[in-house]
Amino acid sequence: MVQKRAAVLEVLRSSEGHLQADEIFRRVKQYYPNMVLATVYNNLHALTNDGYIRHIKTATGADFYDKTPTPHEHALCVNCGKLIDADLGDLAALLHERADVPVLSYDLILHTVCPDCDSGCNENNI
Amino acid sequence: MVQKRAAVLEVLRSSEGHLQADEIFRRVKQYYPNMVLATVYNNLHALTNDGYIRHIKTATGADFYDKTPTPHEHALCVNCGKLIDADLGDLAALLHERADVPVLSYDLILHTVCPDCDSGCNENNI
DNA sequence: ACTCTTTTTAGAACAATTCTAAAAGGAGGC
DNA sequence: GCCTCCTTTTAGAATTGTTCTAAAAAGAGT
Repeated sequence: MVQKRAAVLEVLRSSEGHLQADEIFRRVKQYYPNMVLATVYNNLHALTNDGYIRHIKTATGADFYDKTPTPHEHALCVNCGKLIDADLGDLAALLHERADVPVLSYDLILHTVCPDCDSGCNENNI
Repeated sequence: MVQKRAAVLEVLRSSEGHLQADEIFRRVKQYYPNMVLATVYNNLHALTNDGYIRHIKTATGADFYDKTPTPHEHALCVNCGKLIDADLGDLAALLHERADVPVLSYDLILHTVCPDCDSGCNENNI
């Protein structure tokens, strides 16, 4: 494992777990100031391919990277834009079972109000 | 309802049901050659707001518009890129029930091989 | 040291969508 | 028939996150 790839992985692992490429870039840049965004993308793709992390595409075009590669669902906070984990049990099995088409995989993003925003919801008039 | 808006809706209604903006543009342009893509987007937004159609965002950035506004799920064919309807029963209820976060709404796209591609799958070495 | 492959860089390119400001169109009142 | 107001349309630029390209740099193995 190459230095900068390791740095990208380390930044992600030491984070809350769901970062966007530009945020990872910002953080890795503190250790490697001459780092470039393309390198972050290169390494994120490589790490995703190798199964170290997971790439979560959202419909808004702002993709997230997840330090936890094992399958689980996600929810996007409509207030703060943060991506959090969501527990839906073994949804994959259920989708396979119920769907009237073969399910190779799926993209699911719930829209929610995260606990942080919910507790402070008066501030933002939700 | 204004002429061009009606034309956009009519093109969508007379289609298989899941078109992308540029395809709608191409089709409407046959009747209104001076039509512009921005107008298609304007009208698609208006029609979506008014509940005539549904806007389906995909993670690939290629959004679809659905002539059927009532809730149902979708599957994207990994071979031909077509979006088809998928029946999963009342998934919304299930997600609300199972999720450990409040579910305001959700984006779900299954990945599948559509019947057309499945029947001709040898041609494309799937 | 030499070669081969991988990684990194810099910056351009991309693609779908959105924005902006101006022009055109249409409806209703007078 | 004209005026005013509001909506729709146009043209084209801007946006945004991501991907591509070609060249430079770095590493590994011999």
